[in-house]
Amino acid sequence: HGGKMLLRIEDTDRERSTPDAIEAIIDGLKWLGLTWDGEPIYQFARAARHAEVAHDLVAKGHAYFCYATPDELTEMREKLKADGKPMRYDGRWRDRDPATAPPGVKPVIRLRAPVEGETIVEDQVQGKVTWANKELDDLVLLRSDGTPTYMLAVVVDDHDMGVTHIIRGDDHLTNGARQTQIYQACGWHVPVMAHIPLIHGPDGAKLSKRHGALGVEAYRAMGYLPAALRNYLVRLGWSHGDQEVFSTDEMSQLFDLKNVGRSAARFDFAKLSNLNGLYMRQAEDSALLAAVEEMLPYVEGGAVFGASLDPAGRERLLKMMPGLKERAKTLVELLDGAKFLFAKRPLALDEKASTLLDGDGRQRLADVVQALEGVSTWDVASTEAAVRQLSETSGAKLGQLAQPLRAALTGQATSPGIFDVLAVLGREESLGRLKDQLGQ
RNA sequence: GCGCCCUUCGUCUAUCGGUUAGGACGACAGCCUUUCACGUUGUAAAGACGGGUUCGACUCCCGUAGGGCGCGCCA
Repeated sequence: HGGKMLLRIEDTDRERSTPDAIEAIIDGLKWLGLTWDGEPIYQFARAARHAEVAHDLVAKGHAYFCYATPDELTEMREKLKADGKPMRYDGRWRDRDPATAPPGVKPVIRLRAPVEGETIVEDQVQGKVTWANKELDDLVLLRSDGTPTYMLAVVVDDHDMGVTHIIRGDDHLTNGARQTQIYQACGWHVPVMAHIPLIHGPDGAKLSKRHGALGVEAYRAMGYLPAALRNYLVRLGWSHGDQEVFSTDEMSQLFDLKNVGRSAARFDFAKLSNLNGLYMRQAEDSALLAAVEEMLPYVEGGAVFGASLDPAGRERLLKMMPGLKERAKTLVELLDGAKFLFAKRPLALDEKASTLLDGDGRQRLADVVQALEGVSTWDVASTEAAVRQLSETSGAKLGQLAQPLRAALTGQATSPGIFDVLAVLGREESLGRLKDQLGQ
């Protein structure tokens, strides 16, 4: 809608809202590249204003003091549940004279919600959704300690901040109705609402920590690029014809509520990885290097590289990047594929690499070393020419020469193009690694 | 239990009553090839079920089943 995005930290629950939790949210948004306008607003700082509105509603008869204790309410709910009745506050203080209040109990303030008629949310995604008012009970606006509940604080702040569009998960749809009642009690204009579908875990159940899908920082640690994650996420519940790939500018331009669906989506790591691979292949080598270095501290186990790369390692990684990036779907995979660049001589071979250097392979490697030693200019073209010539003169297929070479050079059976590897490693290191395996 | 919402290939989705139901990921097969990838070509794969309305329904209506969300002095 070309509007502003404001960031508000809803910290009215003083126990749960810790500095760490807030920092995680802000870091996560920044990393993801979802930036907001102006400074974050901390909701609890506005508690006095919220209390003022609550008391004003009491004065106008739209709210009332309720002296029921938490224990009393728990008992009430258990009884309602046991009787198979709807679990709603029964309004026991709605029309009772506060003069009859038990001594020593601090009251909460509850909304005097309408009991007849209906409350309607004209939702931009869900359509017109209607509740019979008798289904909605009198929610708490102000706690007994005088602090506001989320329900009150959100309405007051949205109103005071001039919020025009409320776009949130559809787990808030019922809250949309309850908040509409608060707006009406206050005599305020109700903002446009849009309740978008939720994202479920791969198994179809609600996305939760138990299903391995955590906060944004987890995706960072798994080696996903912010641009890829944004692209993946925007296509969950929203579409633009058959288009799958969107730049950030493009999605800002094209996104619309009209094309948001109403059913929940399952999170599919395979598709995220595919998109991430796409973005990695398109990325500048230097940008990828920067992304890898930025991710290093967040990777599990701190990786084998420590928290940072030394200048020489950084240079090798950068040179190898073209061959590395098209073989990885995440930065973690990329790093894994780059391990051989940082390995110390003599290299340890994995099982497949060992097999490649058995018998014939070992002999061919010796031939290859001899051919390479004759190369004067150590680059991709010259080393490749030397090995290809050897292939022709010896009758060995290129693969029969390249695979032992790869095994000795990288310790693995798979790697980027082997002549690229030779070039990046350089003459001295390459020949050293090869001779290590020949026992020379 | 009560209320609200949802239901097209395994997954994300297109379809504004008339299509051989399209695309993407994944899977499988071929090609390319020094490995693995990348790239490329192709194949399999869907309207939950039952009733209506209509000349005609994936599309509109009702019901059933399944799933989700909500029902806190949490947000």
